[in-house]
Amino acid sequence: MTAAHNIKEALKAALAALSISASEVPLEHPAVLENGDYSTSIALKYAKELKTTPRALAERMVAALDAVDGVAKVEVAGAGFVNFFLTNAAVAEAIESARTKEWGRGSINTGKKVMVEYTDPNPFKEFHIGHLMSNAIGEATARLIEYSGAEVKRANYQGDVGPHVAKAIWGLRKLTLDPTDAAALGTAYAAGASAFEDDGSARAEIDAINAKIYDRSDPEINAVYDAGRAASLAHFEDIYASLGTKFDFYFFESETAPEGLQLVAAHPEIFVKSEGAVVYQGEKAGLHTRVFITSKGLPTYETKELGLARMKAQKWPFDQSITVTAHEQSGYFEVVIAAMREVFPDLAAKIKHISHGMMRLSSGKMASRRGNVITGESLLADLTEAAKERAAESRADDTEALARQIAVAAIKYQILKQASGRDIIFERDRALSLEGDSGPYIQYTHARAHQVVEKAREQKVSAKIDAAAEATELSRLLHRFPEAVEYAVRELEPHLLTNYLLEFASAFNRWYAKEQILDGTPAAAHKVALADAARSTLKNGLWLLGIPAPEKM
RNA sequence: GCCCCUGUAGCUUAAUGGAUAAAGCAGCGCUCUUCUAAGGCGUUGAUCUGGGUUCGACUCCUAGCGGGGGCACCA
Repeated sequence: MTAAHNIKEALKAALAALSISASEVPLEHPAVLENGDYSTSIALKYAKELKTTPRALAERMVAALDAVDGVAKVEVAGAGFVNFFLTNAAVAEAIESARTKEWGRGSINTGKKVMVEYTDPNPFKEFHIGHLMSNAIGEATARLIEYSGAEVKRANYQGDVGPHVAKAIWGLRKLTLDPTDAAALGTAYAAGASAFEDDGSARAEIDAINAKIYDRSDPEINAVYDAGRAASLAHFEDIYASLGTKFDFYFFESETAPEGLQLVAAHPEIFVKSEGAVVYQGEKAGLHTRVFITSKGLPTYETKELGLARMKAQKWPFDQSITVTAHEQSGYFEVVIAAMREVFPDLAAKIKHISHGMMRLSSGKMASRRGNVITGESLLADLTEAAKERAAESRADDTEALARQIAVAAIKYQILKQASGRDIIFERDRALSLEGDSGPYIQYTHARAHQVVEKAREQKVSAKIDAAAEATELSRLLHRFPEAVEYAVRELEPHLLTNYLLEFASAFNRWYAKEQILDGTPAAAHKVALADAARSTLKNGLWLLGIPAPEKM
């Protein structure tokens, strides 16, 4: 059993001995290691009730506490905290685990089946930095859940029908652009979108195209559509590959639309006629009304979402289906989930929406029809370019590949280091930074650890853990890794892991600067083991964030 | 107007109701004949405002003020 578990049990017993009935024993990591490896503030909570001071209660608790396996010292500190310090052997055990097991893997989701849907770009439109954000958060979320024992399937839902497609096709025809050229599609969409807003006859033409996309009655439009769709999807596939995402399932709005229409038609008591459209009256759930079928008889995104939910469940029966999108869709999702609760309550209970902030420019919101969109690939290309210079001076065998890995790390880290509820103000210079609190910093730390372990191997210095070796800042932080992973999983907040990883990397670099690992003494064996454990921690941590971990930089 | 998110150092962000609010960038000063200086060390600097709850509030409640998003045929 883990030290944390032992401490909790011992505390519960001590509290019972003092006849305090605490339903929960809070145990936390003190912010500074001087205050121990674990700490509880429970004495502060119950002192008043027992008409004593927190410190006095804490002293009594410590006196009533049995010896805990893995704990070397218990002390009362500050206002009445009880602090626990791990034994050197317990910390050494973590070093051992880090080197031999799937370090950090948990079991809180064992046996669960979870589908995670993310990225969700729209064919015929750009893959912009917002999609990059959804991808980074979704991929990290999927990996975290997977690492906690669940079976995870990655899903991508792409809008291959709808007004945006009609606008792009209208633009392709007007400007006689090549539909097989992915870059031309963005231009075509921008032209169609602005014409739709400014020009009445263009709007009518686009509406007509939209209807034909759904019913596929016009061979010429079908040809343009099929070519453009294929080009778009192939283009996206390259981006997923460079980001390290591999989807298990692809869903398309062209498939979810008929499915959704069927569901809406089958429930006239839930979806009612209003002003020529078919709507769901969200007011009964404290929300707002949303249109499911337009007055032209076409399904909206809402209807498609309904169809999607059923299709997902048919494709792969899951315990939970998580959809990752930007905040702007939160209100929409609440209404759709409220409707689902009426249509299929059992399934609705398994659907979860996670929203994240928006990727914003300092100049305001991005909009593809205004043309101030930063595409995902242009950003990655810029970052790769910026990383090339450093990569060229590195020890990497393939500097081009390294530059790309660094670029992915830089952008993903920037997204994953902050709480997901907040907007990210995108600033080019900061995204291009390869130093300090950045993805490449963690990668560099990992590469250093990897190389020193390699060198030890070459010099035939074998790793050997000295259970009596004094626990250090680095080894004590290392011990926390599995808990940091679990915390991030419970909260479904990758940035909690990012924070930990930064702190850990920083501790490693401090240690590395101060301590010569291969110093020719018998102490080297333990230090090599610690370096190897750090390497494994950084490697697994980066993997969980979806960031590549090159071995040489 | 209503609903959701959000306000921390000059800038970008952390902080599980808990101990001295933590980093990076920018600035200044050190540090490579030692396993990678994309590193390390030092230094200046912050909780939007008013009430409240609590032994204890950046965190919870409340009233303001500022920013973002959403609210019927877009996704």
